[in-house]
Amino acid sequence: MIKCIRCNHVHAITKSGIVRGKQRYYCKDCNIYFTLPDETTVDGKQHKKHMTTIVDIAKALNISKSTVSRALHEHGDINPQTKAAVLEMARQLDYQPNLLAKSLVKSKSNTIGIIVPEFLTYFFPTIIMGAQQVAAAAGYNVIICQSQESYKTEVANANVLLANRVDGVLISMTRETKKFDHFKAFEKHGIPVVFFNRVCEEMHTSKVLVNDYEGALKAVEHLIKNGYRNIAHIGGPPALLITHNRLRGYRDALAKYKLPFKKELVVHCNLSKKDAIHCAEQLLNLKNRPDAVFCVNDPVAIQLMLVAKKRKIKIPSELGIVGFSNEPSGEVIEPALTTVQQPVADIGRSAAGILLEAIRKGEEYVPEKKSLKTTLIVRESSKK
Amino acid sequence: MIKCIRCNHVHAITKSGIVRGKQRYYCKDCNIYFTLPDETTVDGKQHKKHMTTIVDIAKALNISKSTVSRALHEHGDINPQTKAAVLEMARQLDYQPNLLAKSLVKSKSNTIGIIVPEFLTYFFPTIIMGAQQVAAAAGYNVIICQSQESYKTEVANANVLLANRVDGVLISMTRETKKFDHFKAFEKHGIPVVFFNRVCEEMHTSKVLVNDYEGALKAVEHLIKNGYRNIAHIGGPPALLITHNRLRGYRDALAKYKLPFKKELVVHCNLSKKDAIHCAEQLLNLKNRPDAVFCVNDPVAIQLMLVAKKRKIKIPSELGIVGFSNEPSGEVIEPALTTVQQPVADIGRSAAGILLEAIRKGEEYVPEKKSLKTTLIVRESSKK
DNA sequence: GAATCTACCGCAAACGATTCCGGTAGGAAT
DNA sequence: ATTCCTACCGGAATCGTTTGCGGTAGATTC
Repeated sequence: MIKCIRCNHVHAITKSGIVRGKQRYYCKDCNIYFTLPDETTVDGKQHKKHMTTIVDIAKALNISKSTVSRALHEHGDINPQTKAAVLEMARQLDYQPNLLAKSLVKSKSNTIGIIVPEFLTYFFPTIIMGAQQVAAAAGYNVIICQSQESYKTEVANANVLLANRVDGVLISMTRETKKFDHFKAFEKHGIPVVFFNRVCEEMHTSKVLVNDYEGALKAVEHLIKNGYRNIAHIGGPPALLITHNRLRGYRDALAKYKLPFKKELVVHCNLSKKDAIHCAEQLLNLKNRPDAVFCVNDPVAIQLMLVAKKRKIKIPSELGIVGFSNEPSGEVIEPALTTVQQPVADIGRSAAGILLEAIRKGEEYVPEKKSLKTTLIVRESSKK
Repeated sequence: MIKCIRCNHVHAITKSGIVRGKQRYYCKDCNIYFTLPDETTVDGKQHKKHMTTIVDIAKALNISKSTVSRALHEHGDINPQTKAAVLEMARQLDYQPNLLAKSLVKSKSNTIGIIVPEFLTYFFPTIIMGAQQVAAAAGYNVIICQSQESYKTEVANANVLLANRVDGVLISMTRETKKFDHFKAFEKHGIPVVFFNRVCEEMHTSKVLVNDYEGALKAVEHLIKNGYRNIAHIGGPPALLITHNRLRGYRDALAKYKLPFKKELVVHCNLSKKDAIHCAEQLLNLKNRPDAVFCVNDPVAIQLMLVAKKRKIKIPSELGIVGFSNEPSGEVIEPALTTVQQPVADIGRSAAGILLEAIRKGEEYVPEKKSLKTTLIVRESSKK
């Protein structure tokens, strides 16, 4: 017979529906509804590998968890002996603080997010490594997202970071990003953002980039000084700022030495291998073939070199080539590639440093724009 | 005059010490201690950019937060209209669930950790990319740690991941790791671990690696078939399993073709550029100079090639070279480097896949060992 | 027309920390 | 002998969720 869980009576019990598969009863005397507890769970020492919490420590020491928490941190209101005992017990029980809980109450996750377009070249991994180094040193974790050059995934990435309540975000945009609401969402919630490399001009946040203009200028100037006169340029996608800055450097270098700017000597490449080859062929097919090319980056320069070699064009005597970014391959190819070196890891370090600063300062932080210096590395491919 | 906060009386108040910089009072009538509230905070509309929570939605709709939570998920006990209203309001208020809170109550962080020794070559970034792809597809975040080939940082990394309550861990060990307590800590708490590439033989967990033995065998066999007879090997650090397996492949290939194994033709390299050059010189200085070298990886092979070129040794006629790992540089160097391709991204994908499976299955998961196939990529450096 | 069922909804207890403040010995000052 | 102070400790609220289960209106059944 069914007994009421309160009065233990047997009369006055009526059924009252089935809820979630279990029969429910109603006791008229107590005016209470109830279902019978599952008794069949025999024992079920499932126990779920328990991680020790401050409550465990508190119980073991017969003190309150507030005291444990105080002992575990810098806090005045704690007896040194108590503190020592807590520390010792924490060690014994192998206590690992639950950062999730801590983050929740402090509303600070000690995590920063990074959104990069890709992950394949050595460029972004190196930046991430740099950023991760300074973040780790400050006790921050890093969540990395790849937008895969897709606006939609970039938006999804931003939401993931938002949901994870990151304290700050490092972003290098997709080449197709034209709306920025997903970035502005960070600002709205007071989450600082630092752009690097592919920056968003519309947003009033900190930015870290290399001095592309100056790098390009130096590169082209170097070609001119080496006697090249009909210098072409394979640029990047028009949507990117680096494309404009490097192109500007190219133009200004020509202007500086009173060389004419010829429209047909500038082509734009979407940075894929296939398109790089296409651009290379386009230039080499010109009636008035260029005697040197400044490329927007090393992979493009290398493809150009391969195409030129296939056509038996002598490098550097008939064609000088300068790349940008100093990828490892450029060092081993023959002739070795002259290139503009960017302080890649420094970009990550700088960006992360600025971001941490912004997190620390909160409201009164003022965005800054940092421009890192480039270095021209002269190798064989540009010595006429 | 000071009034008691309870009875509002003025008499019967005595001072009772200073606590945290503020005067404390005691009311004898009420037997109560109190400090005066800070009144000076004028207004303080600091407000901290609030993120909307389910409580906000609940209030706006005048329902309980449990209902909101149910509406936001698959749950039977919810009126479709209520659900629609909640969803709409969530959209309006731009609700982003707080994953930290969710993780706390579910004791599941939806985050996996990755520990890699470094981050500079294209190898680990590519693996991470692969792992991150499948993790992201399953709604998991990734926390990446670099041990920098140091045992101590590796231990610290493990603690960070533990503290962040990751649901699972992907590990490629340091070359100096000889104790495994920090890994066993994961097991102790029921956190699954999958090793990849540099695996830990002592632990009974899943492992993903490429079939180094078979790759090496194929590589050396290829050299033999191309007419090389005095084949040397630059191996990796003895502590790594890949070193042994590749060496074993080398030996067995020789044995298969009844070629003698000569101890002096095997040297071990710690994989640094400097040591690679040193090893290369050591081999090329031998009286009985090898006519081919199978190298433990491409960077080493490339250094060897550069040293050989410097000595005007003709490749591949006088010296055949085969690398391992198919790095981009090997493709552009001249002569192009024959190498053993590993399915790098697949390592990451496989490892992450296995890990997610382990997380899903929990207790009843049985570790597996996965061996991925390699492919020999024949280029110029090995055609006598 | 009383008993039962269906379909919801809300309350409150977790999860594991931090932190404000009240409480209380025991000694020092008056 | 009161008062006051110092040095601690504990209680309870809070962070934003999830979830078990009790509560209830209205329809259905006998």
